[in-house]
Amino acid sequence: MAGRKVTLKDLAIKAGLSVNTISRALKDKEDISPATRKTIQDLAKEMGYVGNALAGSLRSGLTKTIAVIVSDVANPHFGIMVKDIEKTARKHNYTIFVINTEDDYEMEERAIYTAIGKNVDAIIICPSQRSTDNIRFLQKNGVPFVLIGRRFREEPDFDYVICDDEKGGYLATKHLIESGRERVLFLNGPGRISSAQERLEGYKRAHAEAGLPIRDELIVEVGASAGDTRQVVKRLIERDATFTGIFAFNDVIAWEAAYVLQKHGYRVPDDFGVIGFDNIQSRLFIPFQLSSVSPSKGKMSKRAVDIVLHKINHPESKTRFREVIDTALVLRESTK
Amino acid sequence: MAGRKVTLKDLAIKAGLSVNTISRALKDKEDISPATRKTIQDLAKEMGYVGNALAGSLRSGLTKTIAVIVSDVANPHFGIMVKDIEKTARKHNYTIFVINTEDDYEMEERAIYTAIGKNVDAIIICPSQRSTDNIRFLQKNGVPFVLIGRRFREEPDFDYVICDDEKGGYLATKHLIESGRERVLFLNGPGRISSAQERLEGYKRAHAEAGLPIRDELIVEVGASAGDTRQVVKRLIERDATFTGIFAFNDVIAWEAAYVLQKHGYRVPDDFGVIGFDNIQSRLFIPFQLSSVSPSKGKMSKRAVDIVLHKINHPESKTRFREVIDTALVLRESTK
DNA sequence: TTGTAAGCGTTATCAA
DNA sequence: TTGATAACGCTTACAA
Repeated sequence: MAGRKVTLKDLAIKAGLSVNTISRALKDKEDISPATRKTIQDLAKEMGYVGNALAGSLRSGLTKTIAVIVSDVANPHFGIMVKDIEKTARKHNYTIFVINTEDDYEMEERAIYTAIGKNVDAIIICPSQRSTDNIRFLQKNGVPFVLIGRRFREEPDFDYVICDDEKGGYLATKHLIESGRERVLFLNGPGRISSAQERLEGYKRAHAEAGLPIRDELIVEVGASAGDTRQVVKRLIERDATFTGIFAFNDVIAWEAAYVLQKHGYRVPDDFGVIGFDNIQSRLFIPFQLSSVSPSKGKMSKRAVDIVLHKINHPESKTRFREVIDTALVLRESTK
Repeated sequence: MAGRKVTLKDLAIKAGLSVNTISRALKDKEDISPATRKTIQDLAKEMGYVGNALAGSLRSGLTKTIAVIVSDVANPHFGIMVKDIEKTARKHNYTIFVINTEDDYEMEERAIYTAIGKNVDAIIICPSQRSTDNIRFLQKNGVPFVLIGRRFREEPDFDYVICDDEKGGYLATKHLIESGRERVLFLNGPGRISSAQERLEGYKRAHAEAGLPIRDELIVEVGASAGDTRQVVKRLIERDATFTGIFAFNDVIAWEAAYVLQKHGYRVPDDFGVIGFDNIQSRLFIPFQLSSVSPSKGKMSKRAVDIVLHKINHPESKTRFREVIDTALVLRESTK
């Protein structure tokens, strides 16, 4: 029933031909007689032969594999991106490894190590940004890579695809202010992350433009892990919230904030206007109409794959990829 | 800057030793002088050596890799399971490939082919169930595998881990009926899928128990793809809905149904009680309190990994794994 | 303690 | 048109 994997050698013995002949017949090479070819291909199908890509990879040095290293595929934002990446990669006959880091530095290190060890042809990574060492190590190893969603501004050599975080932060904050919510709570992500920094810059620009002061107590960092936001928001609203607008680093945080507000009897948008980031709702129809900044996840994912493919196929190319994809604000009920 | 990958040979030349000595020194084998070992390990670190797992795999026949084949990682249900699987696998030093099939049969075939070609040690698959051929092919190839979330009841040889779908369907329907919603619309998944069949059985049992007739027009299949549900629900409510309860095959469909209801000015739970399946809310705090059947995603994922690991480590074992994990109904606002 | 040789399954090269 | 041989990077068995 369950058998060993069939190899070229097995076919060769069965067919009374050399391993080499079998190989070329299956690869549809020119110099093989049509009859032999047919015999061999039929035999291969009959015996359920599936080539051992590993062995081929060992020779060619290419595995047709891309590693995707993200903090958490369970976050729909990453789930969607991973799906898009996989889809694009598959079109080019690439398979993807998915490794979660939970934004932990050591796990990121191991992820990179594993990916290199498995000889992936390239790596698409959303870096934890606790330091540049991991990425530098990647670079030293000569594995083509591109950062997605985050960048190191002081490292011009690390290629990236991000969205316009500053603009996103600006648009969201501006809208909240203009809709009469002058005090905007910013539930931001960890400060070491470039997208958090840049969204904050946008938040500040919107305040400056409106002639409003920045209130430090309204800028709060929440951990990326689910559950953390609940504590923070609960604490804030329990001691008389002075804010009426909330801008969250991402949709998951925004949902969680709205969840707590609901639990406490507040209504969105009547009591609090809420805007998220990632626009997950573009792909998942959730019955909570959350306004959100759309980062063009699809475009980012596709570009990331295109970039690493370019690097794989043009190892000598010195082209630098620093791409900032436009963002837009999508308004829904949560800020009506 | 960017260099070629460092091999054992490179280290050997640099150190003036044989490849073999380098290999054993790095593996901390006994028969090597402490001094040599230290020199070599330092050198390896300095040169950024990362072993080529591929080459080793070719010899050992093991890749420390598991393929996870699901319909769609962008569905948080699968996103969460993939995350859990990855986490458990990582603990045992396994890396996972993720391949999406979009429940398409040909894509599933290619996914399996790819996985086998890449010599994965095992496969965890949520089968599209359009036929058994793909899985049979898997079996013929001798790759350890386990089905997750779906099963072939007529194929006792295909091991699986599923949740108690019948019970889930029963509990959900029963609750809707008992809370005064005697006409329950069942937005079911494709009928070829075992979980859809079994949830339907539960739906019927609840009706039988309550002495209510089954109305065929209240059992509707919706495609798994996002957007499909919208059309269906829209059509149904536009021509005077006779139902007041909705039980959906999964949370994504339930959300989408609630989304449409909201758009049409209906309220949940006042006008319609809604129950989903998957209990995504246990991991993602969404400000729409959806009642849902909890399938213990975490347990299922963990068991799936344990099972394939068992199969990898005990190739001769004849143990059959047919696991049905208990389900529970989690009540929230959507059925208050 | 270290080195040599063979082999994992495939493909590229060259010879027959 | 086909076959023999070497090579990819590593590990295992055995010899030095």
